[in-house]
Amino acid sequence: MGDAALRPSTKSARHQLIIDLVTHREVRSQTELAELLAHSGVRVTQATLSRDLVELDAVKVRAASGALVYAVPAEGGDRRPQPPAETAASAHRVARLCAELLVSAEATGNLVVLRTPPGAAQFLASAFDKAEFPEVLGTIAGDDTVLVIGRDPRGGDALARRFLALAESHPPAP
Amino acid sequence: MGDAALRPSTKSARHQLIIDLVTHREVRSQTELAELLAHSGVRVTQATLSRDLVELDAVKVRAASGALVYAVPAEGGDRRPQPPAETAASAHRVARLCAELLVSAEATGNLVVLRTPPGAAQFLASAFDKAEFPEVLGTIAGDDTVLVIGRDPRGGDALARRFLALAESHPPAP
DNA sequence: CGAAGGACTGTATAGTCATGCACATGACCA
DNA sequence: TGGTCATGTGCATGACTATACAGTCCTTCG
Repeated sequence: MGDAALRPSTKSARHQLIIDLVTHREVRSQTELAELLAHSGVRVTQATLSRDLVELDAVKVRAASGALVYAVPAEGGDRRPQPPAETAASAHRVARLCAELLVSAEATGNLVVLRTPPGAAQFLASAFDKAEFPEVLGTIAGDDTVLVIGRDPRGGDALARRFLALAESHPPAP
Repeated sequence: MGDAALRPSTKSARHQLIIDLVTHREVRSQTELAELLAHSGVRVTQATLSRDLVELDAVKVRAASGALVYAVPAEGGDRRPQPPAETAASAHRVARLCAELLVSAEATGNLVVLRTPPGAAQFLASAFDKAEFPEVLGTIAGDDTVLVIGRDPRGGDALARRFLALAESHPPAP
């Protein structure tokens, strides 16, 4: 199919062709783009394409394959949020859960604020409750934050350090 | 200055830190990212970051300078990836949301309890998180209640007043 | 136990991209 | 005419990214 339209050898014609190419195919590199252009009778080097893509405000987005491919600001990649849902684990493995879900720990007074990946706070807090630490009065969880209320008015700092130690005592695993 | 929270050396924690960094700064390369992480006490190689960024679905978008910088797609929502955002915008957003959703604010010690219409607490808390008030350690939301934990052990009252002022600074949204 | 399997990471390297430099062309002007 | 810019390009190379491979450290299972 000889579908190659006649094109002037101008920069803007080349730009338009680049836009066509990246919106219809998954172009992963400038070298690949140069080959596609050559196939349309436009011969330029990778260096020129590097400059062209800057002028076109081109970006690299994730294709379905996971590879970074070029796109121009009319196009977009596919969105795909991935909540870190977890399978069940036995209650006595809080340490392993910490390793997986504990992002940071900070304390004030008798309180410890734990950060987790989005959506994981309830899960982590539930594990804490089941573990029944004697020095913990209770926990409250939001979306990515767990509040641990300590029994000792000044024990927050120690608790925070202990939780971090728990996380580090085990490597993260499913 | 020294606002770095204690972090375990886990992959999840590193991922969260990466997200923080790329959303606040213009990170142009994985090497640069490695240096920023090292500054936070996290030491990994470029190769590991390459893998991390794939898992995070990170993309490279044009910053104002024209350079390609890293960005991660917003969690849950399907917004298009954006260059590092300005927090002024999110502060404005918080004010507008407060006007719409904040029913009452009460404080004890460093804690502030906000009441919202049923079901709105998570939403409001999420906005607070994005606004990143430096004097706020974190937020926890239930169904119609948001708990804001302040950094200053006695700053709860001031925070509560500030939130109420925010709500009144904006008329109820259209 | 010990073997098998999986998750995670560093090393080394191949693949990819950005850019300093040089050169060519054309517009403009004294 | 000749000089000076501005623009556009290729070449060469340094900077950056992805990946094959191997090693470590767990967990699981016979």
